[in-house]
Amino acid sequence: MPYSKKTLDTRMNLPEIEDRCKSYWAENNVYRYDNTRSREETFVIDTPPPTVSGSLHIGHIFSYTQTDVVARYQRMSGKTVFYPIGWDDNGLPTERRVQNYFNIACNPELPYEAGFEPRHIENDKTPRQDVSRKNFIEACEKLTAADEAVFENVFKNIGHSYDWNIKYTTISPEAIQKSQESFIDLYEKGFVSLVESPTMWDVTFQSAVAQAEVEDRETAGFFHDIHFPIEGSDEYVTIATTRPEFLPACIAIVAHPDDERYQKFFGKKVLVPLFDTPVEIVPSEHAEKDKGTGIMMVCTFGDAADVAWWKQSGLPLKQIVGRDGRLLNIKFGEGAFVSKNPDKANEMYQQLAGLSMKQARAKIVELLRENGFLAQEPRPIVHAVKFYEKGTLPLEFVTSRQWFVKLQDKKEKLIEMGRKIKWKPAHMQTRYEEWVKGLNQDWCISRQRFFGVPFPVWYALDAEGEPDYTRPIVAKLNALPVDPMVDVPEGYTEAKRGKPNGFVADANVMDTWATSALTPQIAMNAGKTDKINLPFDIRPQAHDIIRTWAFYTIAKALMHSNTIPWNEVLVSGFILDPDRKKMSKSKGNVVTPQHLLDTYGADSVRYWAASARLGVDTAFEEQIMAQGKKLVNKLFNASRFVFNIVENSALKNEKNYTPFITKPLDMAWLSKMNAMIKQANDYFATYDYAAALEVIEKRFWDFCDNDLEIIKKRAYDINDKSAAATLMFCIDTFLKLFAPFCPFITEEIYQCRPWGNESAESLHLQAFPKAGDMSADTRVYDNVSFIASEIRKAKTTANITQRTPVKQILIKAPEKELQALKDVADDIENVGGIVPGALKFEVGEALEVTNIELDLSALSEN
RNA sequence: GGGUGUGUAGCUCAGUUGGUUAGAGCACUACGUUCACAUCGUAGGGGUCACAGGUUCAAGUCCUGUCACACCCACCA
Repeated sequence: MPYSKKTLDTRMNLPEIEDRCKSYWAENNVYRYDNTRSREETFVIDTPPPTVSGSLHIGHIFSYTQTDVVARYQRMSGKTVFYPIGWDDNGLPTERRVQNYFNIACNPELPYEAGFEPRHIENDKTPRQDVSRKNFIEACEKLTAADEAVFENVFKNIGHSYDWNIKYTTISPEAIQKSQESFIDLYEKGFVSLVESPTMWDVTFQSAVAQAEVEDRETAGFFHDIHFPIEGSDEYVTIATTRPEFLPACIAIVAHPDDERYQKFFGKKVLVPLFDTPVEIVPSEHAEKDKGTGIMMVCTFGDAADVAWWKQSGLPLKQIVGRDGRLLNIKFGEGAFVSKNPDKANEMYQQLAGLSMKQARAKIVELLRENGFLAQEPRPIVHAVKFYEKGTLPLEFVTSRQWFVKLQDKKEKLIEMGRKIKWKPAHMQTRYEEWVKGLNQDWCISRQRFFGVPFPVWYALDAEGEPDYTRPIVAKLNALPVDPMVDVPEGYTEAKRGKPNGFVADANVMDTWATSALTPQIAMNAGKTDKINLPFDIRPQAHDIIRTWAFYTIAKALMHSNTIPWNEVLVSGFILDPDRKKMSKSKGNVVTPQHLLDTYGADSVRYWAASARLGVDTAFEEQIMAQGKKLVNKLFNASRFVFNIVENSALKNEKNYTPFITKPLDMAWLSKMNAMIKQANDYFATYDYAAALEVIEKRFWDFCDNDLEIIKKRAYDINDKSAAATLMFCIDTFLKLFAPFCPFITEEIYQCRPWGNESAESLHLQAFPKAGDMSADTRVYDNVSFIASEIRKAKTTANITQRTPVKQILIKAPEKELQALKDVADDIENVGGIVPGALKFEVGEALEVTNIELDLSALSEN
């Protein structure tokens, strides 16, 4: 399909141009990856799949466009580009959006309701409607499909050159399969295991909660100062705590090793008030001398620090909080709940069992007061407490069975892999390395959620109907993808589901990163290629997810195939608010990407994105898009001007114009271009597209402001083939140089050029200009530019129009440069408006323009 | 508290390995512009390169310290 336009309009109509380009590129598959070419001839990108949970942010446009510029450069430099696009649509963000959008909530207990149509509900004052798991998943699929169509449209409007045939979503059957394969591989290698472990738990929603959904809230509470008697002595220590209801779960008392007040107690035991549990006083850096009373209790689990401490202590777990947020009915004298006086302890605890945490706290304070353990009445404080962002009650730590990937034993390897990868900017590698060094937890990949990749796992039930968690039944590779809630493990029938001696599904889904960490593998699968393997060439991403996306992808590549996932990571910066804070959602929504595209045009928005360097956070500056629009306009007008000249030139039908560039000034001009082309390529080689744009743009404005003025009159002479050929070369070259940045306007102009325009090929498949071996002396060019600027300056200083003729002028120059200037006297006369015979030359020490006399009478005649 | 950056003109940012008089765009001022382009052109004003020391013939650039800001992490008895 040829381009639908052959000549430029007199006025530029950007929306029309963009529409023409979009359909032309799509019809001709311009950006299609060619899977017949070798890996060496392919540039492979691991595109970040944006989270589909609402609208695209201008930050997306910013960083994704930077990658597109790189991709377009590589394509024009002769490579086929493997440039996939994906949507990250599984996981919590999607569930949350669906809950709010349709005002529904998933209740796995409910049966499926066929024909249920979720509807968008504007205000969510009404209570949420509970729907079955399957209905909920269908609602997720419905909304993500709609959101993805919107995203796709914006990305096409901005001219990103993805191969839309290589499109994937992280909830697709193919992605689920890859993700489950990954799980099974890690399971078979012994890297993943089922561990009973405390996790943050929302008692209202009855679900584990991910770190990302947690927020701190300043909450009013009380400090309780409690006497803990030392076993076998009259002494006691006073402990300040905000959570006295955790006394029954106390496992240790800690103080700082250097704290002289408590050193004498280390190794001794206290008896926990009310429950008479002997608990050791141990030194620990975890305690701080000047906080509270300097000595604290560790319980399972009052907060995250308790969890960390418990894990390294090896002490038994005392779980007292149930999943409903009420105190469990435990018995002292049994298991971990040791007591010197079990009967008394049980009498006390009986008054607490079944109460909510808040009720239990009030009750235990009462008991402590009655029994004389309160050192003083509770003191009110305000402190930060962790909440689930949608929850109303504080998060509790509840132990549950979760799948963990062992990473802590692979730190060295992970660091080594990080060093094999080139990070741009380089300091991002330090960030990665510091993160790996500080790693103190394994990776919990299971979530008690619904819209995600299910674990391909079932558990056998014993005669009592209790699951055997020690020997999970893992799906066979050839059966993937599986949904264990629907599919049946080998050797069982559906009738045995949930029955004694039958089986039960693992109801968890995977953390979304467990799937995103496989984007290279998922993309390769979507691209149906056997030419590509890890490592890819580049991974573009932002710096906030080095510790997640980059890290997990490196970890998975290491565990699966002992390789790095990509050779280089290109880290983009953030768009900041004018107050230099990370741009907030409210701001981002006011300035939507589509609004900017409509206001400035895609090329101008791209210009803005490409002006920023990698890894540098930039304040949002709309002015730069206006600047981009000027450039686009200038490209259009300068091209139109040159096309007019060429139309009237004897060169019009010459396909190869370069041999006609013969005049010294034109040769020098070309040499200037050549130097710039070399610079631009050098910058691109290190992904410094912004610096490349800068040198190209600078030369282009010089071309318009000076060069065109110098050559103007001469170019109107149809016999001056050198002038016309030079202009053809320059326009042709600039279009290709600007093509990665401004693909729309350059394509339109290129397709409408009056020479060599028979083929229907896109500009974006032409060769990016490479520096030739041209090395003409550019001094004559510089000298003429200088003379032109001196004459302009003289006229400006005299406050008269640039059209004023010069009736006398003397140019002095060193002897060896003088002849070259005499050779181009016509050009000098043309650009300066010098009347015939007025231009004089003289040998001088340096180039100098003197004795300028302007013909003011010419002006007054008007 | 740990880590990583940033601090250059009114604003947004360049400034490569130290090397003339520190740059660009926008904004501002003046002048100009029928002949590709007012989405234009020419010229101009504007900087103690956060601060303090140091190395050097020479520091925006290298070293040390201080301050301010941002991001990530940890802490919050």
